[in-house]
Amino acid sequence: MPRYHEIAESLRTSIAAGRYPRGTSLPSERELAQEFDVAAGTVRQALGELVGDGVLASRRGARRTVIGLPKRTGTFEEFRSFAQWAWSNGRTPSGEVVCARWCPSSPLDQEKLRVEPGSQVYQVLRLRRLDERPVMVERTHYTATLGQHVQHCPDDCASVTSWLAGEAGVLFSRAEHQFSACAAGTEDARLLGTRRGAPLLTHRRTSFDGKGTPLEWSEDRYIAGALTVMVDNSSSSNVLRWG
Amino acid sequence: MPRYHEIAESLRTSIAAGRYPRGTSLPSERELAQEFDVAAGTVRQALGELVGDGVLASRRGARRTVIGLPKRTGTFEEFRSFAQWAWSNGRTPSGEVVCARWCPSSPLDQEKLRVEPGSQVYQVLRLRRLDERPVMVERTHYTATLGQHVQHCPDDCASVTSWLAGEAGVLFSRAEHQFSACAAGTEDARLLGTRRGAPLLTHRRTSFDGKGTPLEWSEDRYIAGALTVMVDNSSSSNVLRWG
DNA sequence: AAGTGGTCTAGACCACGTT
DNA sequence: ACGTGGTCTAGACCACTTT
Repeated sequence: MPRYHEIAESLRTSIAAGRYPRGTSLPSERELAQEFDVAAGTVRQALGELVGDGVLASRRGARRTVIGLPKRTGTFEEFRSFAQWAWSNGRTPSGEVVCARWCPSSPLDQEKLRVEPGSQVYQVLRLRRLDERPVMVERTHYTATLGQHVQHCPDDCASVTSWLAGEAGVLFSRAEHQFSACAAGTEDARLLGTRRGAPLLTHRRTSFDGKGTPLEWSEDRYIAGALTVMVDNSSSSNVLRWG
Repeated sequence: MPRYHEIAESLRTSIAAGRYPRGTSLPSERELAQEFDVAAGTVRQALGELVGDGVLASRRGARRTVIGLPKRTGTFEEFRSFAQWAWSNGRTPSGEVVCARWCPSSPLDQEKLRVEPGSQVYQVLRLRRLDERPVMVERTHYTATLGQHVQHCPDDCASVTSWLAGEAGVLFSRAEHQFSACAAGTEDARLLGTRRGAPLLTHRRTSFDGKGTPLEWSEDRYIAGALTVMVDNSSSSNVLRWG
């Protein structure tokens, strides 16, 4: 564990303990460097981490200001995978495949997955539950390569992500997300147990591997209130959480 | 403009021009330092900026990989202010105050704005339009100090943010956002011209000054499709845009 | 005027990937 | 074995805030 991270953690603890209350100033870089017995650059890197997490604000010429108690920031996988999000919130995810099939790629598939016209994609419609209650309908389109693996995934698999990692060594490293609202269609309403036209939060998602190649894209529709997307935003940081 | 930012911009341009195609590797830090005639640390800072913006991926031991074409990432103010978002998207924002009044602070106000029980807050209900079309209902609660200024703001003011900056020198520096979905209430439906129960995207927002003091909080309700929140997320970066 | 963070330099050693 | 990025050091000068 790098020294600068230890220092950042130590400062987080001090802030949580009330040594540096919200709104007050931290000691200067030079003072902290003495206190921790490291070079100024190392303290600087620690402070950079805290600024990036939205814990501190930084203005040239003035000491750094304490913004607030450190909040738990979600990991990349918690933000991408329904099951990992649920587990990390102390809920029990489950799911079932409603429908799965191979189709010729649509123009939208070709754009999102960067595949050739005429290639096949594997479409899966899943109903997702939290503690047995239906909360989300997921329509995912996989590239042919990934579909080969996914089609052998058990229908009641709670986490396709974990299954893919274990079975095929597939690791996601980046994702693009879009959030909007829509009205429940007939199929959505039937699966989720809402009336047709009920408000849903839509989550469109494209996931990529380490080299930036798209592996899947999906449209998820959540019952209103089941998912809240949270962003802490300043000119120097964007912290994401969801609950 | 710092040198490291110039270097980052230059690399962005090179990537856009196809000199470093998506999926390929960038030259090493040392090579780039020679090319730009700066110290390695300066190149490092430039590359850090690009990694933070999701343009590059970085793994120890391997050269940095080009993830994708540089995307325009929204500024903090574009993300916080309806008018600035609209303008930066080439749209014309307008707005009108439907109702404004002083009220005793509710428990929710006291929590969000960190004010004492018994203090007053200034509530404003606005209808917001894009190119004359109603798209959003905004219910904002201002602290007493800020309310003193806002109550003199013209009713048809397009950007309260700009007005506050010019008139009272108020600058926002951080904001917390929450997104979810809800059904249009009677008042929402009347103002937005939708049916009651129509799906809306809700945006709850609390804005802070440079010292972390809350200045206002708001609940904005958008017609479905009028606003899309976009997040590009990996373990090393969270890029936000909205359209 | 003094202090602070922002930028930049010029080195060093190490863990890890690539070959 | 070698090259690469990650970490760390020890300085320097400047723009800006605070007093």
